[in-house]
Amino acid sequence: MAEDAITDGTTGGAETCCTPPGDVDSDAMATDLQVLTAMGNDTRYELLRRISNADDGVCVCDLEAAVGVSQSAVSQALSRLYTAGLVTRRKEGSWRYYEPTETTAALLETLDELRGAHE
Amino acid sequence: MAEDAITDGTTGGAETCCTPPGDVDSDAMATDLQVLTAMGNDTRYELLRRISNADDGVCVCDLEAAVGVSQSAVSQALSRLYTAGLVTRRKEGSWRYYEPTETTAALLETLDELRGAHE
DNA sequence: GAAACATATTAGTGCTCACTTGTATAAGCT
DNA sequence: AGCTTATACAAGTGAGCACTAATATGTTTC
Repeated sequence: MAEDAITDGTTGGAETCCTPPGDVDSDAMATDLQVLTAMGNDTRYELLRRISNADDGVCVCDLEAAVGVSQSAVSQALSRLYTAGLVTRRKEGSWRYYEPTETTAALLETLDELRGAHE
Repeated sequence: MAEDAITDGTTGGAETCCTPPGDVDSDAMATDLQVLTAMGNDTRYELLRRISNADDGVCVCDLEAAVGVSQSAVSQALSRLYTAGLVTRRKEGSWRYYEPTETTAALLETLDELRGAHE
């Protein structure tokens, strides 16, 4: 069922209003959606911003106080960000430090540019 | 292009495990979240991709068949994308043509680059 | 080993959201 | 005028999600 639009496109006489669009790469879609849905949430977005603003990696204990949800919620949010490839985490003693990945940096920068330079 | 980087009002004598992060610009956060949540959905993402792939603007009638949800759902999705500033729409006769905005183009391009860049 | 701290995991729950169905508006066609 | 097509809007509903609370795991210090 890869090829479509063969059935009645030419002979049926049904005039289409515009060019039918091509398919979407489903692998890319899955990857992008994981990133977008991970970022597209108040708590996780703010965590990402705070992690990105700090130069040296942020631990959960600080983030917890900042975003106003429970420790458990912060942990879950960070876990999700990690799974989506938006943060790295390193363990140091009993603390865990989170740092932004290139994906996070690039997307936040793009968003910043778009906000700053609207036409 | 230095960021605002509001200094937090932490009155600290307490020892923390790392540097406390600064605050997040809530205006920027609201704007970015509207964009991210609008893109972060299967149907809307695919609509955006299809709209972006077409050179000349796409009308709802074609999109409807492509994404596999009802006409009403497509209309609602496009409305949301429009509200979020991700597409423009122009009316031509009884059809409506949607085209990507700069925001959409920039974000999809960033996502493409990120996917292609790492191993 | 026990207690205190730091983070993760599990279970349960209210709320949001994306969909479907039905209806409304508006433009072409006969 | 009616009929058909193209899109939008409104109401209702099921599923997923983000939270809290409780518990578990791991680390440091006594």
